[in-house]
Parts: sequence; structure tokens; C-alpha cells
Amino acid sequence: MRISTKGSVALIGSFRQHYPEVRAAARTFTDAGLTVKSPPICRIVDREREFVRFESDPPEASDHDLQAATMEKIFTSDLVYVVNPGGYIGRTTAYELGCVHERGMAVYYAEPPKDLPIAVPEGTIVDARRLVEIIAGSDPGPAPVRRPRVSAQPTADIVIFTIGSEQLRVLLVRRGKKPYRGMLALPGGFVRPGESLEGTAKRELREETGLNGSGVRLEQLHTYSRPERDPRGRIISTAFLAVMPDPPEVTGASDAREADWVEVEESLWGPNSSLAFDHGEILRHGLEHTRTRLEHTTVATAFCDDLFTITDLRKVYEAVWGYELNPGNFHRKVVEETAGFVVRTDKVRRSGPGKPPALFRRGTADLLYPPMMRGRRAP
Amino acid sequence: MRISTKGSVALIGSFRQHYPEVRAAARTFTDAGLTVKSPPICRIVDREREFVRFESDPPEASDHDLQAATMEKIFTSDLVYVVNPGGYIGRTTAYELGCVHERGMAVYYAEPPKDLPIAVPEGTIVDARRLVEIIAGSDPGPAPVRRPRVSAQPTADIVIFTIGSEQLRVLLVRRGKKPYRGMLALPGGFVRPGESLEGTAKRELREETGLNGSGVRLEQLHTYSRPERDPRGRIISTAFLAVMPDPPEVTGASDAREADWVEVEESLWGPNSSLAFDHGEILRHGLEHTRTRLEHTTVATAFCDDLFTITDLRKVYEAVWGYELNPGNFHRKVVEETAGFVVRTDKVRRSGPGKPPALFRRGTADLLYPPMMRGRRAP
DNA sequence: ATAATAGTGTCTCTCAGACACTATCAC
DNA sequence: GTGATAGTGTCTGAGAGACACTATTAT
Repeated sequence: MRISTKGSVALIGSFRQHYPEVRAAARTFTDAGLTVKSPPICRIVDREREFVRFESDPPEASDHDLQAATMEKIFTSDLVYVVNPGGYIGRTTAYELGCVHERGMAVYYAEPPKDLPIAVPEGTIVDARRLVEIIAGSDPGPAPVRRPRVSAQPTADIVIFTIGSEQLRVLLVRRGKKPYRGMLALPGGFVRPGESLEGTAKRELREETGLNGSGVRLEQLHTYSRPERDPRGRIISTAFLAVMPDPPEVTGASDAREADWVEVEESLWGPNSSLAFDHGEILRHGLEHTRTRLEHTTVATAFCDDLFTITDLRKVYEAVWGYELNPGNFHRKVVEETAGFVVRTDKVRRSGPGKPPALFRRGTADLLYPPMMRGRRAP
Repeated sequence: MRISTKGSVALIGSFRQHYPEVRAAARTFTDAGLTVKSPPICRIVDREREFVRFESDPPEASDHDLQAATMEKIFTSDLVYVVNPGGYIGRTTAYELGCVHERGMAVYYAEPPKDLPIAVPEGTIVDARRLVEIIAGSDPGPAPVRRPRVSAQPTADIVIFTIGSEQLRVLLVRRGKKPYRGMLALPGGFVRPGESLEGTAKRELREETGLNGSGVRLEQLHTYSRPERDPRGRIISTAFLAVMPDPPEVTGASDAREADWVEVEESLWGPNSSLAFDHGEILRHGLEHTRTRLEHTTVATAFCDDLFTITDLRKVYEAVWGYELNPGNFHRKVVEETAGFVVRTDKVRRSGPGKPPALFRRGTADLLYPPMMRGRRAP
């Protein structure tokens, strides 16, 4: 497959020193129906400053502003053509090539570049007229054109559930920054160098809740990648699910930003229920996932403290599933469970009237067989 | 959180012109317990060639080989320190900065850089001694340094299953390009501009199998993000699962590259079973996922042609689960299934001896309740 | 004692699994 | 007829669900 004729090109190289050659190449491309994203097709008004200024550039913009705008144009074009008469590559062009190469974009050169630290692939040295034909497909070209690849910023967002006041609650933070400022969102953040998504999720969990990630289950849910899901650009978010006992404190979040445990049904369906980005969708998925995970795994114990009663555990199921279970049957099923769902201790809890319930500990089992049946019941 | 004291640093800058300063900085870092990945701590043997040669460099290596090795070291270090006395940034350094910046790595400068097309963030200009303290955490640092973010290339890899000769098979392609060249891998590719991961997966599925993605179930499995999972750099792959009826042809793949339906058990456990990248792991996850999906959803019908017999369907379960099922019980369970798992037609299939089996069509249901029980059986 | 909660006994109904049996074809 | 495959009947045992009942505490 080749790039369609209606593609776009960015030209890079020293506009100051080789402007005639740049213009000539640009004209070749526009004549062929391609869009030239950079440089603009207009007069140079100031070639004395560090960066060449065109008529279309706002006079009040700084050099760095102009460069940032140029970078943006380069990154959004389908391919990059380096105009380098005599092989000359300037410092700025070298920097741009580093960025562009790192993104895996398609790059062609007018002449063999000098002083570049990398070897240029065979067949990428081609004059503008020939490149047009290669793009159009009438010339098979010296080498196949590398298709443009997307470069994205990966993030991890976490759905952290707990049970508070016998209700399922999720940790939400109020956004302090620009997009969706002031709205509620799931905690999360960008992946840092050397981190995996799981590492990022663990770090964020620790930062938001103070929990050292060692004991907490952290499960990957789904990756959300709609191109327009984040107005800041191409941000791909992987959602994780974490489950923890009672809100330990009112979450004195490490950041100054506000964080709170919100009742899930309310945050999904109540008034003011819309969350930032697509986090409403993520939360819904997280809830549904948790509901089915309670059937087949022993996650429910992760909602409980170290020592818990069977009733505590039942309350978890009732909060997540949204309806009541028969206490007797639940008790039998859980305790008689063959594998180690729960482990009996010799302690009891004495608080209030009634027979003091026995205390249990988490078992070693992860999967529940036979599963806890949810059936198809009404709330 | 700060970078741990046992981190690694790569120094960049003109080794030829500023070697004393580079050495001094390197010593500062090593004395503090940090690993200096580049340059090597040894004598320069040849400073006349285009790239400075160190004693530890193999003499037969080309300039580009050396540069590639240096890039590798830079990319695998925790942060980059630019030694630029007088602000000088050379062409090579500019290129390296482009790459490194595009990756979102942490970069610090010894002095304010000149002639760089980008604005350097506040607080990244710091001398080596001070940087050591910032890293160790004893000095909070001159200004809040922007937490480095990773920039990654998202890809979609697809586990495409089918049943051939009553065995579960997966589509694998033989890699024609550099990393893991000649090895088997899952089909997949990079996300293109404007595409979601699902879009990429659909496109790849179409390109590899000729199937228009409309009718095919495509389910997201998991996202793999270990930093070192792909030697080409930060590539994050989201795995998808697709299921289709019989190999339609021997897969005349659009690309010239070889593609084949491989028996799953063999490709996982047989000799020559190792797949490229972490695709073995992905395939194992895909298989396990499919096994449990057969219990709870109607995916099994996706393995069958438009019209199929109950025995066809049973063969699917047997191939995926790896053991035989009782034909009678299976038949009753499937046909009596309340929801629309399968829909009876008035046609029968006449081929060979025996009572001609009735033909069924896919029902509308997606979920199976009650599920098909897999129990815990031996193969 | 009374109220309250924990935990057990018991019955019923459904369904998975085993397996024998019948049905319907090719030859 | 024989051999083969499709499909049904029937029994058994495990377990979910309903609910009554016992056990053990605070007040």
C-alpha cells in the first residue's frame, strides 16, 4: 500500500541558506496535488533572526513558539522531505530528524546527508520530482515508503473500589489542571521512563492512597485509544482495577488535589455524574468487571480487613451486586468451599448483641470453583 | 518519588572537544554510585575520525555501528546529562536530543544550550554535583522538573484462532524484518494516524486474512508494556482475539511475507516453539481467555460456518478445551439452551453414513446462561 | 426474658454427567 | 442386514435456593 496522492509533506532544512531549493521542492509537491504543511508558501520577512520569519508568522511570537508550531506541522504530515543541498544538515534539522526518526515517520533526503550520526536507509535519497511519482504510485520507487506511525503517550488510570457504609465506593479526584478542570476523574498518570503500565498503576495507587502496592491486587482492565478521547493529543489510557478495605483515612492525597470516595451508583447515574474524559465509561466497565470477578475469583476478600467475618464478606457481595443474599446459604457455601477461599481462625468478634461471629482470614486460592452464582436477578 | 540512587546516566555532548569536562562529570556520577552507561570509562584511541573512538570500541566497527551502540546505551539509561561547555551543542548531540526528547526521557544540561530549536524547561540546567544531590533526594532541586513522560508507539497484535483438521490453529507470520527476523510472530502492526487500536486490529485482520472485519468478533485481551519487550524501543502492544471459521484459503497474505495456520499446542510447547517478542506469552493468554470465553459466551459459533451441526460445535469445544465431551449431553444442553445460542433450520447435512444431522445457525445471544461447565478435568 | 445476629438442618428443584437406547442414514 | 453417526430417555448425585430451626451473645 502506498500513501494516497492527497498526502501532506513537511520540508525541513536550512530555510535561510537554501530557500530557493526549498521553494522549488515545495512547488513540485503542490503542483502534484500534495499539501505542503511547512514551510508556509509566502515571503520571508526577516532572515536575520535566529529563526527565519515568514510573512504569515505572527510578529509577536517568539522563536520557540514558531519552532513549536513548525514541529506540530512536521508531526502531522505524512512524510518529511529534507532539502539539504550539498548534504548539509544544520543543528536544528538534526534535532528535527531525531524527533521525526524516533516517531518512525517516513523521511526522504534530497542528497546524501553529511555528519548525521545515523545511516540513512537505501532508497530514501530521491529528488522531489521522483518522490512525487513514488507517492503517486506510478513509480514503484527505490524502496517502499514507510507508513506513518502514531506516537502516543501511554497513561494508566485506576478504578479503586472499596466498601464504605455498606456501599460500593470509588476513589475520584477533582482535576486541577486544564482539560476538564474542576471535574471528577479517575486517579491516574503518565508512564515514566523505564516503567511498565503496571508499574505506573502501582505508583499512582501508592501516591493516591498511601498503600504500598505489595498486597493489593491490581488487575488490567482495558485500553482506551479513541484518537479524540483526550483533547491534549494522542493519549492512550490503560485502565486498572484495584480493590482495598475500608477507606483507611479520608485520603490525605499526596498531591494537594482533592480526592474522595464516591458512591458508585451515584457517580454513574446521579446528577453531576459526568466524569472527565471517558472515565464514566471506564468506571462502568470496571464495575461490570468487578461484578463478574466476584463470581469466579476470591477478590471479595480484598475488600475486607485482614480478619473478617462471613457477614463482612457477604456485605461485599451485596454492595457490589446490588441485592441481598441469603445469609445462611452464603455462609455454608463460603465455609465449605473446597479450596482456600477463607481460612477459619479461633478468634471471634465481640461487638453488639447476637452470637459473636467467627473471624476468618484470606485463603490462598485465587479462583473459585464452583463459582458463586449470580443468576439473573433484579436489584 | 525520585529516581533511585542506583540509577544510570548517559552523557552526551562533543567528546572530541570537551572530553575533560565529560570525564569530570562522569567521575562525579560514578563516585555517587550511579552507573554511567556512556561514554565508556577508558582512553580515547582515535580522535581524528568522524566519531571519537575509545579503547573499548571494536576497531572493525563502522562509525554508524558505534553510534547505534551509543544510542542503545542512551535509550536504556534513566536520564541524560548534556555536557555542553559554553552552551555548545553539536549536530550529533542535536540529533540525539531530538530522539531522547521525543521519548520523553529526563534530560539535564550543564549550561544553557545555544542554537537548540526548543526551549529548555526551567530547572534542567544544573551542574553534575548538584544533579547527584537532586537524584539522591537530599536537594529538592532548583525548580519542579517536569516529570518525564514516555512516548510510545502503540501496536495491535491479533491472536486469530480457527479450527482446522479438528485442531485449534493460530495464524502466525514469519518475520521478514530485523528484530527476530525469520521467527514466527503474531500478525499485527502499528497504529496509524487517526486510528484507534480496534481500528488497527480490524485493518490488520483484513490485510492478513482477507476478511472484512464486519462480521468478525474482535475482542481486546491485554496490553503488554514491559519497557524492554521490543528491542526497537518503547513499543506498547495491545493484543486482540479474533475467531473465524475454517482457513478459507492457505492465506495468500497481502504482504509477500509468509503466513500459516499453526497448531496451537505445537506452537506453544513443541520444538521450535519460541515466538518473536513476547508473543508466546500473548498466545498463551489468548488461549486461556478463549477457553473461559467458551464457557460463558457464544463465541464457539464464530468458529463455525454459517450453517453448522451440533457436532461441528462440539468439535470446537473439544479442540479448544483439549478433551472430549459427551455427544448426547452436549447436544441436549446446546439445543435446549433458553436463549438464542443456536437456531434450528429445516436443513440437514447429507455426507457419509449415519443419520443426517440437522443444520443450525448462530443465535442472537452473546452471553451463555447457565454457562457451559468446564469443570476441572484432565486432558 | 427478649432481641439480635451467627450458623445448621432439611427439603426441593435444577442440572451436569453417565450411559443405554432409539432413529436414520450409506453401503 | 451392518456400521456409523444423530439424537433421546433415564437415572444419579451435587449443589443452589428457600426457609425453618438452633446457638450464643448483649441488654
